[in-house]
Amino acid sequence: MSSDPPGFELPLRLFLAFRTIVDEVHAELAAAGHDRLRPTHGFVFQAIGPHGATAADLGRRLGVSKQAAGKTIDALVRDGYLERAADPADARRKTVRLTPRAHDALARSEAGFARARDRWTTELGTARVRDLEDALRTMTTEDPWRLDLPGWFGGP
Amino acid sequence: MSSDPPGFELPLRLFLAFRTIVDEVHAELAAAGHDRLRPTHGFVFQAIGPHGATAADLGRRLGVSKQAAGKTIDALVRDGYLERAADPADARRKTVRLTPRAHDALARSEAGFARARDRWTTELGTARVRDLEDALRTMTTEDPWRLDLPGWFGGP
DNA sequence: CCTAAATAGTCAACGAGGTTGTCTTTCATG
DNA sequence: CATGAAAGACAACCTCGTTGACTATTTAGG
Repeated sequence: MSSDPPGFELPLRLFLAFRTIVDEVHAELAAAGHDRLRPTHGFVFQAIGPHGATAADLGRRLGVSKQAAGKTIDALVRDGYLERAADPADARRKTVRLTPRAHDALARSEAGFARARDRWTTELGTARVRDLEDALRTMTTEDPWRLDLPGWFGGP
Repeated sequence: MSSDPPGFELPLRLFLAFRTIVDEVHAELAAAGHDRLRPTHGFVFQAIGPHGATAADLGRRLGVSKQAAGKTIDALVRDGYLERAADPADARRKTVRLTPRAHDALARSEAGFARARDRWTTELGTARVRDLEDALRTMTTEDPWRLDLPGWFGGP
């Protein structure tokens, strides 16, 4: 059909929408004192989870090398979002856990994302947003917790 | 409503869908010999356009410094996608133009994106895909040609 | 029981892709 | 014609990834 948009409009709009939401949330986070937090850090926090993780775990979950995961952890420890603790059962491991500051950032993120979604339902209506989410779920079969955002744009 | 998904599912799915499409297209490109092409390079080609551009133009369109644009151009000239030519009307300018190799990559990209969209219409139906695109257009008011992808994840 | 292999973490060197600052050349303008 | 703006290039630096090498520790097998 000649009235169909060029094929790249769909991915472009998907990314634009994603970026718009994430930018809004991070502007709110920055205003609340979390100005060193980057979009990827939210994924790091999710990958660490409530029970903590080791650097090697984190690397596997994020799809990066353990060295890269270690560097990211170093930076987030410096900024007060993570703390390392020795594992009493295995002297090689150092478990990383979220600090209260990280939990604060997570709570603010979740609230910000919810507000963004509310704006979508105000603009588009509840049914359309639900249908849009259903459509996206259908087309993204992969495990949403494969959190390998970092470095994705750069390539191999 | 308690049955609403967590707010971050929407942006996550948007990104996952975007990435899935782009990964497919770039896998096809790599198989066709364009294995050094990155997702950002498609935006560079679009920003250069059919009439060519200078490094400073490109930097402005992409939202990066002219030095960064110059480095990107250097790399794409090395890989055979761009060529520089002196501007006869202005000895300062060097106009960059797409080579046939770049046009080949663009044609394959467009075909790949069209195939991806076709898969969406097969899976979801024409009406739902159109409605999804309409919804995304409504929620992304910004100019789609503000192509400042590169470096977005890294932050300032 | 003890050796061999796997795993965790760290250090170092490097590359890609951004940044800012500085400089020269060239054009445009008062 | 002098002066300022713009284009391109060079250098130093930052961030965030990579691979390779190395140590310490745990686990598995003969």
